[in-house]
Amino acid sequence: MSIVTRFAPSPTGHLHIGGARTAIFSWAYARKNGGKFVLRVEDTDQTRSDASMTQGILDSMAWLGLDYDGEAVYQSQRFDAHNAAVDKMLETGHAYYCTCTPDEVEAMREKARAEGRKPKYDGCCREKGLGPCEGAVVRLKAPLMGTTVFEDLVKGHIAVDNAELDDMILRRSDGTPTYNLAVVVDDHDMGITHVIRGDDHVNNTPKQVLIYQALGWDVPKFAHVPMILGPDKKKLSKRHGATSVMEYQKDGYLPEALVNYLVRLGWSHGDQEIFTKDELFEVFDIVNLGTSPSVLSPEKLNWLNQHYIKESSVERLVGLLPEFLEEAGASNVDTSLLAKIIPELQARAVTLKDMAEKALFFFVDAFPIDEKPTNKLLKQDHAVIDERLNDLAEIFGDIDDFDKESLEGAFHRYMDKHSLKFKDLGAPVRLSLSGQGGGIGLFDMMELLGKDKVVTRLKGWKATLIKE
RNA sequence: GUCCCCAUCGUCUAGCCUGGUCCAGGACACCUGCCUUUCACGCAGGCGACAGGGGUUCAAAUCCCCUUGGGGACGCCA
Repeated sequence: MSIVTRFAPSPTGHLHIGGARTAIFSWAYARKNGGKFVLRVEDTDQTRSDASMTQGILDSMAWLGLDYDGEAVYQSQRFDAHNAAVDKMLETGHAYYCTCTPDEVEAMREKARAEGRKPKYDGCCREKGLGPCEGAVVRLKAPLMGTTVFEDLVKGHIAVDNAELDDMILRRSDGTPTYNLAVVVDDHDMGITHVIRGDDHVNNTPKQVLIYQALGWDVPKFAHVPMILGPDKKKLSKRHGATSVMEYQKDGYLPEALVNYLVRLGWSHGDQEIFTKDELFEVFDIVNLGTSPSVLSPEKLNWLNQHYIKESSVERLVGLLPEFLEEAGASNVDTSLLAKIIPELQARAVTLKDMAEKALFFFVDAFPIDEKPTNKLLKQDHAVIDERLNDLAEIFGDIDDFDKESLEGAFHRYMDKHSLKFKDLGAPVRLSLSGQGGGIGLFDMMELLGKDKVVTRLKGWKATLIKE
């Protein structure tokens, strides 16, 4: 049997990392088994969906590299198929018209709740034999007794008493299909064999199984992936910081780092932490999905991101970084200079944004100053610092071959002559040139900065380091 | 409230199905040391968990039950 999986986002918001993760699982599972991975946009809620959101989701998937097979299916264009299924159930007696108003149904739910039962529609119109009329909905005539069961590929055997289930609405009074109906019809028509989705759909599954049965269709296999929780162990939401794929992109994460992080969240393959796309397609399997919810760890994502930054080619980073440098305040970035800086920063930056901030002083003269090391330095006698930095400015100004060997030689001669330790001289030089307490090799930095900037910044150290 | 699900280091997890090789392995974070002109990287160590209680068994992280804790769902949303 050829496997077909799907990702079915509703365009009511950005692509969430939870959604992205189930998409990754579905994608990897299909690829690993030589099957197909298809995309269906669930845009049936006209009031909450719009085209820009759909485009955002498509963009995020493209950025992550989640390629789907064939054309995207839009659920809003499949109303005819949905309605045909409802009509079929009406004909076979598996569905009926109901004229209860929303208020009346709400009252039934209140009553059930008050009696300690699960809130649900009480089946008022079930046996009335009503025909189509203004304001009527179509409900599923669900079995009153028995149990609905399914074998979840992640959770195993799940059974729910039919008494817990509702005669759910299949078609609204305005003639549009409801979610559970549309999902079943679409998954069936699209030939989906494995429905991989979030845990929040476990409770929908028995309802959907009932629809499959009413329609006489084969039920696909289900795999419900545990949720992603915020650090407070609550369902992930905006207040947990970055939750949309787009935000991670803006924050300077590499797509392969996010994919690698997300795929390892709730899934594992022995002790392996790093997975290339090809390795995933080699080893991914649903049986290795975990059963309990997982908490997001920004630190681990950072570690992976740094790993992938180290692995990246300089050319690639040269292409990506200008955007972040400009965001940080630079303009007209010299890419040939950038190409020389990047190798020095790959092991020192966690994100592209971080790298841009660390490189900014090469491109602008008004760069930010690290408070802590600066304050420490300024506790020393300013006159002494001034004398030394001006001496060095003179000495460096006279160097014709402004390369790191010459600079290092001159620096050490001055250091020895005045019996100074490296850090005594290195710290003020570094701070006045870069505003940072650490970073790339001091002499590499000076060579890359060039004589003019080095001399100017050494002489102007007071203006840059002393505030107010 | 009702139903469904879950429970190994702070976090992600291996092990659980097919009990003994586990006084529980790996990774992130944290700490120490080494390397080093700084900061990183890298390397070597360290800290750190089977939620609790009952069973079953010669033997339980692994099987069963209860308790507790956590998550999700109960819409003419998806």
